[in-house]
Amino acid sequence: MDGRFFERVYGLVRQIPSGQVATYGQLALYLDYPHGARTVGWAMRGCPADVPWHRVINARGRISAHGRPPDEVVLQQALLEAEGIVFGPDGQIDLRTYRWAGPAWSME
DNA sequence: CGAATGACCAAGC
DNA sequence: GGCTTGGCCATTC
Repeated sequence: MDGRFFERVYGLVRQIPSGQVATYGQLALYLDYPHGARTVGWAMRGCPADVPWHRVINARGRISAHGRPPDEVVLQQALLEAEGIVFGPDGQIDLRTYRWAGPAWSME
């Protein structure tokens, strides 16, 4: 795959520090794609082993379990919990607290 | 080039 | 509060 954007997405995801998470739409914005959230999510479909894909969640602070084996979803949650992220009763994360601020050039 | 897909997002019911 | 619809973008067939 010669996915150019994919690699950019992967590179950005790799920059996500431990204990923090980012949404697809957020990553898309950082990549200069305000509406390319789907493309980001699609890029994750190839989830390379060197990419902390578990730190990427949807805008609702929940793990994306769209037609995927529950094992992967459970694993993702376990990895996030291992990084200090606490899930709510509905398996939801408090984005206000764990939301990645983005790269250095991106400020709030 | 046209149609289909995909781990999304926001709005509507 | 959960399901459905439309839209957006890039990649693949």
